[in-house]
Amino acid sequence: MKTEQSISQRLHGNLKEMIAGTKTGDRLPSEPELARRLGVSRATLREAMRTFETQGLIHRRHGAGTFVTRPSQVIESGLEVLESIETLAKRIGMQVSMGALHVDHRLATPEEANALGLATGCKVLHLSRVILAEGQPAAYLVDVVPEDLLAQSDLDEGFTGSVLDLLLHKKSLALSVSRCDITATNASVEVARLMSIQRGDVLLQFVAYLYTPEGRVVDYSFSYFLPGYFRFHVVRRVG
Amino acid sequence: MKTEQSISQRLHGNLKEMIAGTKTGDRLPSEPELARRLGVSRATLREAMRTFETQGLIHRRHGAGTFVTRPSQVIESGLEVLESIETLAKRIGMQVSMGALHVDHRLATPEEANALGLATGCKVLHLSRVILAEGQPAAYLVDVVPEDLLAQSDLDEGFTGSVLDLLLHKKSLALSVSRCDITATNASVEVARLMSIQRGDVLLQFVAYLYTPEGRVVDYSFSYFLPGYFRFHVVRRVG
DNA sequence: CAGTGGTCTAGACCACACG
DNA sequence: GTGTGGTCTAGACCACTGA
Repeated sequence: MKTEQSISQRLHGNLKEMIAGTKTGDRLPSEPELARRLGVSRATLREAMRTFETQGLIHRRHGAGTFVTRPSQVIESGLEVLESIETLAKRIGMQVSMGALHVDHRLATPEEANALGLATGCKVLHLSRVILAEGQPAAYLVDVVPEDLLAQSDLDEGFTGSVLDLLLHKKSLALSVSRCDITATNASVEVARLMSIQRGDVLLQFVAYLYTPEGRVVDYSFSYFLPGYFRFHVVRRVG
Repeated sequence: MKTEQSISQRLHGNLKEMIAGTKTGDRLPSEPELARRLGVSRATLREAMRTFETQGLIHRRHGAGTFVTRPSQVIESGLEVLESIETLAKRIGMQVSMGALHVDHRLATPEEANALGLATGCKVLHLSRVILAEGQPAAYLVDVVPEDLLAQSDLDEGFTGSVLDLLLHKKSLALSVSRCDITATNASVEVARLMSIQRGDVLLQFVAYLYTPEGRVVDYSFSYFLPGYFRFHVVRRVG
């Protein structure tokens, strides 16, 4: 046997077993206790736990503990068609809810103004909210919309979490396509806090521009997805 | 002023300035020196450096130092059409080369056999290689192909890094589409070493199945992209 | 060989949750 | 208050590079 492994690799395996052997929803031992039991320092333990958090297998709650979560279903979607997460979830019969909605009227930043084709200083509506899948934070969505397109009254009439669905219901507005840039990123301090994950955790990120048939951008959005809860795919034709 | 910031946030800013003020290709001070100068511990410094490595702004070389790299051009591509990175790079006039090619004949794992629609125990060809953009590792690609489709002679006749281009040149083989799953992941120990990035660094990951018109899978591939070097996008029509 | 980044440790202190 | 996870430190040791 030449199974030399680094401490972190062995630890990864040990943790995987331990998580597998814990019932969904149960709490793991505390970090100092777990570190002692597995014979590693707390720093090393926490580093190893990151990947499991990314996969949605554990969920840490500051002050409360680390819990085993095990997403029972992934949200799967093709990227050819733009659909709201709510519509998508409903279609596949998955439980999704909205948490921590923040609505804000403010002046567009130069970047936002540029993206939306507005003059600097125009007012925009900022909408940010966390999407909970089976009660766990799974995505964080931010939409920036020109203020003249979406009034407060539109939101009061029942906002369920999807700006897209709201815009689709406005009969006066036609939508055509969305251009979506896809990348991977580390969770910033802010996003990490809102999704209650660790700063630096890996997230799939979409930056999207929603167009009218005339070519006007009516929604500029950032979406952050915890990889374990989603599976996005695209069919590519051979060039 | 109520600009309270955590140490890590302040550090992030300091580092950003320092990198911006360093010429491309130059070496940064050593980690102990940098940590002392910025008034933080080495662990905190290294954590803060991760994001810059992800963005392709710095490049660490074990035993040699940390260098400022600054990718002069990103590789941008739509996902509707499948193109090899080499073809893509050539089209936009970017310098791309191949490093660390590994070719291996082996028995298909159960997972690979399943993906390729083979019986367990069939032989497959494993091809893995690193893609260098401007001399820096930017992507790591792994292709698994049934052995009857790609002989050693095909490779000897000049393999430039793209399995897709190789398959396209086989007149006996027709290709139709590729199904591509997109996710974000942490660099494993192996991938991190090959791309000379840190274990745990964030990568964009594609898992793809290449089909013939008859529906046979002829290539099962994993691709890992360092976010700073690539920009992938897709146009989504409104449902 | 000296100097660099890669890994790991032990421990401190803080912020938050829950009874 | 007690116990949890979140952050940060100082330092050790190893593996690698390059003169």
